[in-house]
Amino acid sequence: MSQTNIIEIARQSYHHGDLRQALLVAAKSIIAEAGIENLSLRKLAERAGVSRTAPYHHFSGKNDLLCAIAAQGFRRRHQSAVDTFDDTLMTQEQKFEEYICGYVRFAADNPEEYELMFGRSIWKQANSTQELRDVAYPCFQHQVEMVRSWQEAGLISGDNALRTSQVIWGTVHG
Amino acid sequence: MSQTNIIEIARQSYHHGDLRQALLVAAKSIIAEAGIENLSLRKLAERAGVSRTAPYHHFSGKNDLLCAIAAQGFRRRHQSAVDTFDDTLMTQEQKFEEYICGYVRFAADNPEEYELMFGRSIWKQANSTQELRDVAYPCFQHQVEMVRSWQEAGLISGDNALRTSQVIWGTVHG
DNA sequence: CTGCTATTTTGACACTGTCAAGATGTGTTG
DNA sequence: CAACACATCTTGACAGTGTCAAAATAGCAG
Repeated sequence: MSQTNIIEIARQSYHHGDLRQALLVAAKSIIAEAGIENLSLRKLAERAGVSRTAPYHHFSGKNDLLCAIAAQGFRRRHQSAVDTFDDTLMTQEQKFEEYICGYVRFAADNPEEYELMFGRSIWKQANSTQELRDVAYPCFQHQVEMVRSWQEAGLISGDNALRTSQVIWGTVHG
Repeated sequence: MSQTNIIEIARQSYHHGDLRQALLVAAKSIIAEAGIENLSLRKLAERAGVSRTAPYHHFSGKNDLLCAIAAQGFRRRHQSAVDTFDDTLMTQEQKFEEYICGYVRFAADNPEEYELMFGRSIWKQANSTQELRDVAYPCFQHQVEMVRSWQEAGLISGDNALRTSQVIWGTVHG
């Protein structure tokens, strides 16, 4: 049983080891296979090898779980953007291309996770977790910075960096 | 009871009159109030004054219902676009502005219905009904036509109408 | 070892979508 | 007008869902 493997590997310190992480991994796997709307906490718990309500001691609810997954995605995305931005070996143009391509690649490779991050479900109402907002906001903030830098390099036109960022944002998502 | 009113008004020919239409109206009302994810067939049936499974004789399932609502939205949107396009009193520029504004206005006034029409839930997999596709496709087709016409009028740049349509589409949705 | 706390499980509840079978009204045919 | 066929609606049922409360368990501090 592959489930048992996961448990065994992680079972080192506490009851399960790090259930929270295991749940996030399993959840992303389910999402990638079956889509967001086919992710249920019960099937997730089953796959992680724990009982139905175990996840509730690591996430306050389903929404919280989804927010955590999205936050992880934003962190990864942000890290990758920062890396290429700070790369001293690339030209501004290469960075720009890499940034856009990275975005598209991510969306193409993980369509479901992508939809989760930018879909309405997580963001509407009071659904968004504080953590998610704390992670996602700098992500966009950093993009604005990069756009401004590209504008100064004359790579793209426009004088309002924020506005341009929004347009790029919208265009990429469309 | 307002429910009773609806029933009475519609109860003319058959058991309910035109339940299908009543359901669509009630569903849109619920969606506008509480969002798509808070629409349940049961609450919908209750609001329409019928039993839980009555809708199943007019829609094959929840997905079918959502598709029907979206199709209605596309029809309305398409009609409105055709009207302004065929209006002989407007300049091309006015038509363009009216088209874009109409879009934005619609999205701002009915955010939930808008999300339903352009969200993933209806379109992914084999979820989309034949009817929905038959309605939505001409809707986009017509937009391409209009874009081509605007390009010929020199109102917007670009030579590939379809490609430009897609960009506008994406930008508006972003 | 004893007790405390973090973690997990069992049981339960309300809610959902959907199907099968029965009841009821409506139009048509003899 | 009566009887039938059919569309329509209701009742009952089932599997799944998210979530809470209470009980059980495992790990660690004393």
